[in-house]
Amino acid sequence: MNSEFTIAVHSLVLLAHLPDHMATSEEIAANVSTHSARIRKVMGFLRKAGYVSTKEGIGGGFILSCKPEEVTLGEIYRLTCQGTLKPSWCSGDESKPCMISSKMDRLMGKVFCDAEKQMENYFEGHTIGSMLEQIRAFECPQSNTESLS
Amino acid sequence: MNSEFTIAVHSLVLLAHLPDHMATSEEIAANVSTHSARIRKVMGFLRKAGYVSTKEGIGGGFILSCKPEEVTLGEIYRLTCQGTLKPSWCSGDESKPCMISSKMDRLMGKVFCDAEKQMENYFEGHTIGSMLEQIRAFECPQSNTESLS
DNA sequence: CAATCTGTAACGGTTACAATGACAGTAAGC
DNA sequence: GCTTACTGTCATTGTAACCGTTACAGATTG
Repeated sequence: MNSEFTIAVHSLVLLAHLPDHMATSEEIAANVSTHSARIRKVMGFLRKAGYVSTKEGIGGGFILSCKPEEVTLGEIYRLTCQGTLKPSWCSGDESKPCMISSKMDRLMGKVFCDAEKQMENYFEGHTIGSMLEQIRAFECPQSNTESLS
Repeated sequence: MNSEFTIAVHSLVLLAHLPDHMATSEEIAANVSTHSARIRKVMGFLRKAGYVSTKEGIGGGFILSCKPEEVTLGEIYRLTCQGTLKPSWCSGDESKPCMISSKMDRLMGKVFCDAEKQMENYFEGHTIGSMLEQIRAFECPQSNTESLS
């Protein structure tokens, strides 16, 4: 799996942690530990799906436009990674006369698709809000500092 | 996910379809559509785990040494891919004072681990035997030919 | 000892992914 | 209206994972 799912979740949790704060792509990138252009790309998906609002120009950035406890990780997974569980590499050869070789790829496609649905089902049980709660529940000696850096 | 899981499943289903037949890595590779050296590598894992027996030298090859209906895809997944669901890329930075940044990677690690377990749980519901049955159940006009090529 | 097979390591090409740079477009403040 | 500070997006480069392939030692048969 590529890491856009992780970046999207991290960014949303961060924004949920900073309500009413316009965070720039630079701020988010520093927090996530990646480049701001990557953040802007992922945030583009989240904007089109209505999870964040963006504002260009001075004082602009990103802000949450949804309720954290209503956004599940399943939605974010589908937005960023759906269909990527199955390897692109294909087993067998449909043109072969052998029953196994000619049908294995179709069968594995079904298996991977169903497995992915199971995983999505697990992700449905978690929300951006519950993720933030879990982070806050970790034992955190220095958690009172609200620095972004 | 890399494709060793797929190769292992395909090879085992093929061997289950050809009971009492010593299949060489060349034969299996032709059926799977890959190189024989890759087959030998994957079969090495399956041999060490006791799913197949191998024989070197003339007349050698691979043969199933388990009951197809007792081998689940979950076992094969753990053997070939366990732990690969989580991207190697890491979000955040443990050394940062920010609660979100410093704890996100640990949290995502747990999320991916649990998601993988869900997927494994799905794979547990399928066996090499049931996979073979599904292939045989496909509508197959030319399925009587038992050619390997 | 010759032929055929596994077991395993190494190398090279290709593809996917991440980091980065660049720049047009947009909005705010002066 | 000009400057500044942002987003949105594309192109390029570096890098790691993956797959195909070659090579060869070891084992077994005849």
